[in-house]
Amino acid sequence: MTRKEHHSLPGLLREQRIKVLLPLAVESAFDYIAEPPLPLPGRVVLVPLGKKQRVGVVWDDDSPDNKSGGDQDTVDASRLKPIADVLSVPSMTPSMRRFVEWVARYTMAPLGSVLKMALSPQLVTAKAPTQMHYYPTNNVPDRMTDMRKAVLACATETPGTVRDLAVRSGASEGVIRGLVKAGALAAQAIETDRPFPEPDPSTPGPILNDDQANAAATLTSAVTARAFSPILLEGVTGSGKTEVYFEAMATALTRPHAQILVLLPEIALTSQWLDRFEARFGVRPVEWHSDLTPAERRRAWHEVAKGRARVVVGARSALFLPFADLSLVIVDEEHDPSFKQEDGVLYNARDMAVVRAQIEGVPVVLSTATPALETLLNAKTGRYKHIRMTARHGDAELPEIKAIDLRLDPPSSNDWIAPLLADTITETLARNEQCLLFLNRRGYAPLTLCRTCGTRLTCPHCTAWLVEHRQHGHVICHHCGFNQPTPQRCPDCDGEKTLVACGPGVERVAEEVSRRWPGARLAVMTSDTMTSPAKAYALISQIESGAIDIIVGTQIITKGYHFPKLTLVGVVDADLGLRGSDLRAGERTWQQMMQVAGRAGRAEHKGLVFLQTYDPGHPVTDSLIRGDHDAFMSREADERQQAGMPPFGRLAGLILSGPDLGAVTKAGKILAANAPMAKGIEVYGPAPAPLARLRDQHRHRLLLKTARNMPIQTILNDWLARVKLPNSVRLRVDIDPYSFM
DNA sequence: AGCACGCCGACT
DNA sequence: GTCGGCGTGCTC
Repeated sequence: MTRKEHHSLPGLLREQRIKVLLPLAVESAFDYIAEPPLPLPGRVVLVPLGKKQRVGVVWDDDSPDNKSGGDQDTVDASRLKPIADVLSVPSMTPSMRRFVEWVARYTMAPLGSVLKMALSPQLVTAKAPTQMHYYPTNNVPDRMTDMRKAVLACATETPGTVRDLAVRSGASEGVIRGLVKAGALAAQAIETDRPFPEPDPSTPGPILNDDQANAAATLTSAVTARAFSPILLEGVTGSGKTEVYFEAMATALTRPHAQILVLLPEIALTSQWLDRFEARFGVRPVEWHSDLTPAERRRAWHEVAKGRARVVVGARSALFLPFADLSLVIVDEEHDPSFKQEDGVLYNARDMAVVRAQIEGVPVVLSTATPALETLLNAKTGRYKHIRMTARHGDAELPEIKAIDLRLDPPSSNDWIAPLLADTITETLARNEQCLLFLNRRGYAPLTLCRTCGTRLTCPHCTAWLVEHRQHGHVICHHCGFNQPTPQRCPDCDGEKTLVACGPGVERVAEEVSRRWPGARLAVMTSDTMTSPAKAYALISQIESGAIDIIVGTQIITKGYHFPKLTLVGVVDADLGLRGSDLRAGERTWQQMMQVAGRAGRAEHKGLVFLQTYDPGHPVTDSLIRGDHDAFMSREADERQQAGMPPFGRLAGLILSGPDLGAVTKAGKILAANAPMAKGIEVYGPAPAPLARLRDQHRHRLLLKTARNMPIQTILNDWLARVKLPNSVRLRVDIDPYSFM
């Protein structure tokens, strides 16, 4: 006997199947039943799932170009549950749904996991703050006065709050409360999301030079055309890229309701950028980042969805905001590796921003002084329009870059600053100008070892050294966060005072600075000293005001800051980023050096940059010194092309991890044994990852490389469908990997 | 993401 | 003999 009839009486209720995608790690939408009028695709609904209710989005039928595997078997009707509610929040737009599908397919993440980035249940369900508005009930109060009449007249015209009605009618608030008590006015809760102030596009911008004016014209005409149009805006530091894209934003804003998304690298969302925006548009933009309070988040999300937030600036995750009328996307510092999300859904926000712009049919501007090789190739092949600005503001010259060969001119023992750099620092300080010492290494020393027994302090959970941070008196694992007070004795041989710090970190360089220039005012800028926007702001203001003479910092200083009095930069270890076998080591180092160099020098005084290196002949260092930037990139491109590496080929990383080394090794062998074999496909590994153990998980890696025109996701799907891995082993797929750790 | 089901250690 | 550890796998 079937129990199907139990559910529906066809013809009477006419329930129908609808698809609902839930923000969970599920591959596809679930089926529910709903009664007419059916909620349309995009509507946000509440549905029962197991014992609880969850929010989800009514999804379109799975597109016909569905994945292979044919798991089209529909869920039996008897298992379907009815939806619980249709929520009154803005629907997810068709382009947003297509975007979610596109990202899921590209990154090979579960569809629901991608939805989760676009629709957090807290955002949807959280209640807007409400205000009580009062309207007339038509109950005539027993006693009527002129004041009461005036209030009722106002309330009839437009209901309002007690205060509001009092102001408009001239009555005291007491009169209004009296009317409420008498039943002549009734209250209604009105959601009061204060709209964000509107940016004013009519304020004229600064006068643009020819380069800038041409660039701005190209951008604004793309905005006016209102069609997909990817544009690389390349301009040396100080060439005024921001002002140029502000012009495009101003044009976009002249159309009512048009919205703009600006993506910045994580830590570049600085007060300096916000100040510039405010100076131009009169108000702050809407910010979207991880340290908004829940109330701020809710307000921003809903205002974006209603189309009332006009300009949103944020890091990666702003890409998934529910814009009602997106009309322009800006990706600033497009080369920045922090656009690549390295946990959860692995995606590159810069690339996905281009995809989103394409789906929305709007222009996207990729702005940078140092374009990524992939972006340059896209420009070269004509996929992206390419604008170049070469002139620096007010005739300021680019700084001169020189190498200090540490083999010929080494610092004295226990120092890290070579004599030439030290002398130049002294001269710079004498001129009352600022110096920056750049070392991309947090803490005091990267390695601590026992000089008696040779033991190194290592993380108990990772294959990594513990880094001493004297600031806190701790040793810290930079990979898992493990930390403990700096040991006073060797943990192995128990020797006292035998532990020695090896190599420099910023703290150690800072120590040297205060020892050698005791009068100089010093600031250390790292993620450890800039733990909040307020602290960052305080440090930056000090530097801007000239209250600091020497800055020692990690890469945090390369992002979006601008210090007018800075004329000397010393890169303590220019070879640091070139060690290891990272695909982009050269490119990244080159970009980083260019960004650091860009901090130095203004109109009054040309900047000077010293690169301390043991290998001045290295192509990266050499091209920096010779100022031959195009040559470096074309050489890099040639090498990548020879090797079939991105952007001339595709890569996917496969990371196996698990607590049992044997199982992880075995999983690697299984994968390798089943690896795809065809022309244009290469598989490397398995091999232990450079970080062979992380948080007690053993990790092995494989790398799949295919020709550029091959569908790497399909190849991976076929491959992974052939294998059954030990179930204690987790496999993560990283399309277009940036990190090879 | 929850939440249940399920198979191995110290307890009333 | 049970209570409970969190590993595996559904949830329409």
